[in-house]
Amino acid sequence: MTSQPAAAERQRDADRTKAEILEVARREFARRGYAGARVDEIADLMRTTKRMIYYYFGSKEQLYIAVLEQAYTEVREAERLVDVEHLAPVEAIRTLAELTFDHHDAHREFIKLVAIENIHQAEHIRKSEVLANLGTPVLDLIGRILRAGTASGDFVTEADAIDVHMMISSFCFFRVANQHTFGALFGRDMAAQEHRDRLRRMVGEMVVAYLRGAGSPDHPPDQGSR
Amino acid sequence: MTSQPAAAERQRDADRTKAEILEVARREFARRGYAGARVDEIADLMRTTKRMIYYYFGSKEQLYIAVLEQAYTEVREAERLVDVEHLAPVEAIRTLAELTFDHHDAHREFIKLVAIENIHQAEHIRKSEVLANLGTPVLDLIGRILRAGTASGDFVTEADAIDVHMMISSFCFFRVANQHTFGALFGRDMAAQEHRDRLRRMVGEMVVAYLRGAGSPDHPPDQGSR
DNA sequence: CATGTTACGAACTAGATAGTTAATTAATGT
DNA sequence: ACATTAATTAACTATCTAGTTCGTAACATG
Repeated sequence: MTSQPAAAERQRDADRTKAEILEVARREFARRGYAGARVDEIADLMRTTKRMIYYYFGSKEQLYIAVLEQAYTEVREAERLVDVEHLAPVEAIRTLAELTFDHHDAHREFIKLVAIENIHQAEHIRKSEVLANLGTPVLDLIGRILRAGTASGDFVTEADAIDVHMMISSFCFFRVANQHTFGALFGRDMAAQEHRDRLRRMVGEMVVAYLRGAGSPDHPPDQGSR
Repeated sequence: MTSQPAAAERQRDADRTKAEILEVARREFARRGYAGARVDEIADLMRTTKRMIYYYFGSKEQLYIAVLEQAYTEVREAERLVDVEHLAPVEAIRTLAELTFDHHDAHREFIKLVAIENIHQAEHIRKSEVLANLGTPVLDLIGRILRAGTASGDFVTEADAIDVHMMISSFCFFRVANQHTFGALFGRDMAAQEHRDRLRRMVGEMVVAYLRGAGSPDHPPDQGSR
């Protein structure tokens, strides 16, 4: 079909045009939300015309879904590179938490898209078949770490993989997604460099502490001195 | 000005109309986002006409800001009722976490508005003078609990009040705000009753565990057996 | 009860916005 | 060289949407 091995200087290049539309559209959707983004605006930010958007994607909604699909798959591929299996349970989960942190830090546009998609009750994600079972790999990993940690005695709290994933994600997500209202209300920019490292350590310590079971009433700390 | 002590059956009632507009507008903005909400739609959902929206609020944006102001202040007033001061540090912070959880659980429309506002980089909140220093009371409370806990030896981790607040909020916020994408990806509805109680306990234990310092590398658990 | 003011409704408008039509030019295969 | 298909452009349209105009009826006040 359209498969010349990248003859870089062609005047007409379906793949390139398509990619450029996706890129600009992603930026615009992330900036303004689904309803707030303008098809005309997206077109004006490229050398292509609006017609091409409809030529390749059919409608604003389908374009938006394509953007979501691309963003999600990109992000999951990045996650796959992580190897924490060789680490001891405590270090494994701490590292995973910190990597998740980095990940959220590095893909802010993606975070915004997720937030936007939640406002729309994930109706577009549900329309996409590509994005159905994209969550499982992380859960498998966490599951293995949890079992290893319980077996070694490092983890005391009986935890569910999904819950732990949620705990880590929530912290990382919130810091990026809610930086603006949080900043406006509490006068602190969580996303700023000066807080980054401390908060990064914090996620790791949080999960580890939780799994070690220091939170439950029947496991008081060892050096208690009341 | 317009101050009859609620003569319930008046045909014209500025306060009532204004209140109704705000109520419907809040629902619509929370549902569809700022750009997605339609002034006409808001009008059609009431017995009042669109004209009244402009009569009382001037513009779509000012209406939206009014909605935000109302939602935020309502929510902060609810928070003020909480009394955890008489509790011991560990129970105080755990209770605060669980109350924050309940609070998020009970005000989902508000959560959505916050999420929406973050997509717009909090530009509307910043335009409002009402919403400037609304965050402080919670921070004071957490600060006191932290100091008490450190003094009593219950808390080992040196933590900042804002960080702790963020940690609690992120968990509670995420569960509600991201329920849809999370559900779509991991097949679990975090907001459902069946997970509610477990996750509620989880926030409490998480904060307590973190503050007890079980997460840092130099504080291994007491019954360690590797 | 006359008069001014406040609250309200119906219909209108200018500009924006998603989506289209139809003609045109570049690449490709034969 | 030529016909076919894929990629692209420019101009157009129907509809939607925030915001307005203007008239009117209820209420308060002297």
